[in-house]
Amino acid sequence: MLRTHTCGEARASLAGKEVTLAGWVHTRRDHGELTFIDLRDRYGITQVVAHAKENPAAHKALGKARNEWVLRVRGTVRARPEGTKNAKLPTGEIEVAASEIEVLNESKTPPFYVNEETEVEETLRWKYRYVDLRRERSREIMRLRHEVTNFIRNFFVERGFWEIETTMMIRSDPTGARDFIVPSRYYPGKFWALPQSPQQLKQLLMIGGIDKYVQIARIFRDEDPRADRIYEATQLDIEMTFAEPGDVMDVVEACYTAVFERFAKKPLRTKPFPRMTYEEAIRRYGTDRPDTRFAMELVDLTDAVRGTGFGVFKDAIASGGALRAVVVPGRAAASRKDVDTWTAVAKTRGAKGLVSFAFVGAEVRSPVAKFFSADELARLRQTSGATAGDIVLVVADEYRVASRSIGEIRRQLGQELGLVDASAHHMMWIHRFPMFERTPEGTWTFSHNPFAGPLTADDAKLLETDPGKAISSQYDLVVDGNELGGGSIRIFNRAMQERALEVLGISKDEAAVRFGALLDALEYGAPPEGGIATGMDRTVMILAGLSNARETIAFPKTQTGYDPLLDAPAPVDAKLLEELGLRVIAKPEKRP
RNA sequence: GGUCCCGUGGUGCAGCGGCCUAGCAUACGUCCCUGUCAAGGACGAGAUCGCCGGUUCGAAUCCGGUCGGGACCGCCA
Repeated sequence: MLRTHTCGEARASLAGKEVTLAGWVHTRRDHGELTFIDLRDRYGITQVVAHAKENPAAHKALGKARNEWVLRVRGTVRARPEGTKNAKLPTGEIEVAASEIEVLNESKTPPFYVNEETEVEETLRWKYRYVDLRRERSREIMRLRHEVTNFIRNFFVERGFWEIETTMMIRSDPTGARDFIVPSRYYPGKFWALPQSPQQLKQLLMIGGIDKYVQIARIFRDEDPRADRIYEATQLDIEMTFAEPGDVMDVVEACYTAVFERFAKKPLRTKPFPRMTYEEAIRRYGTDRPDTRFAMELVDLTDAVRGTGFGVFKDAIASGGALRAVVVPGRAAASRKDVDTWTAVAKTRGAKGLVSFAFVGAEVRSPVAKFFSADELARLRQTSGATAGDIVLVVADEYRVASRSIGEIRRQLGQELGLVDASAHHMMWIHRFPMFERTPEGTWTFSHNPFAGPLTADDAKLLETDPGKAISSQYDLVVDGNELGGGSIRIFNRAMQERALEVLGISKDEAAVRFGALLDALEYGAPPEGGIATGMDRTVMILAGLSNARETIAFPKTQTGYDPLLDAPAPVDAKLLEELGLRVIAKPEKRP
């Protein structure tokens, strides 16, 4: 090695020893005849000093050096003179008196500060990510991610899970997200797809008798990225043979409890994780990933105003819908604009509108107050639990639409009004999901994935008779209102799998083409098995208290998938296209 | 596909019809300086305000378009 020690390990105990350090110039303080530099590497910062009279050559070299130059420094560790120690640095007791400076490399002036925590525009950071990674904040996120990943991998390996890498080039399937595809040279016009998850492969591993599998797997989804969603994500993927839902939940809960207790900045307030049914989550919070760090639970006003003459409510109730509401404390004075904003939020979740009732003293203020009797208004107030100064927001619609709309308003207001207890993490399980949900078009879609099995034998029977009532074995892991992941016990019987796909509108013949390998495998002694996948990017993001998953990966892309560092995507050589049997018909986007 | 926000020396911000010959901090360059640690001091260089067009006597500032970035909706089994 070009060094004997790192820049983070020199201590008073090394005083008098000669050391050689290598690193980057973090800052330089030039006093004329006396020059200091802070030399930085991954491990820390060490002050290097040179005096013109004691060591003219080293002093001259330090005077010439600039930020981010790469230096190799030979010198003697010595205690700093009394009164000049720096309590802010772990190495602040000592300094290295340089005897020899070797410039390993110079650096242009960096495009942004390495030694300051200023916000810098992301595109610039990603373009110069190799400079950005030298910044303490970025480095510590990388360290956290490394440690969390390593911890989780060891956790499962120690419990008998085998880490197995699955292929990254699989068969494309129109179910789910848009695939990233890879053209094939031997089969022109045919493509592999990058996996959206190793779901079918891990099931095949279980059928193969692997018993317990774990993989920190890359997954790819070509859908518009968001703050917490990236193109190429990493998931913790596990699968266990002969497992029941509780077995998977127990081992994952043990893992995540340990991870949060070891790596989170805030205490985990929920131990053991509460297990809440999907039905209860929707009823109390209007979402299947509730943020339980604050109350303000939803209320149901359907019965309170049953029989009302007010058209909107009357029609909703008559068609089997519900009145779902939330009491916003102390916001009776909310402006028309506030209500409009809340209405817009409700509409993003499918509501057709929103009705408000503000309670000012004994008075009720509402744009629709005239449609209600005093009795009805009193019942509405009593049922909601609103007190003077509160405003009640109501959505009347099909039960789930109304619940989700109000739930989203609750979520946003919880943050805006500072109701959220941000001093702790709340982790929980949501389970007993319905196997299928109605699409707006009236057909069925699956709530987890098409391979999730029914929870009980009775639910299996419902698959044949009344699929909408069948409860799935699915369980979702939720933290602070974020979905971290989900899993299920899988269907392990061909006929049942075919039936489940049929409910989704996929015929036997079509299923045989799209899921042939899995369906065939189910006929060769497939065992009951199940597992889970959780998002590693989101896990690290939450542990680090970040609002953006791009920060957690080494080389991020922009919202349009552009990679400013590698300038990708990029055109490919015409010869390669020819070999692959491809012709480009779209004009490539021009980039500056 | 849609909605909203942003784009001003290297970086981060201010300026939002004339007072801008574009301000501040920091970085950068030269010089001074023996104990600093965000060192200090002096001097200096550096931007036609993302781009195109329009309104106006006059545009960084107003309007339209466009490009780029971000947040969100759709989408994400």
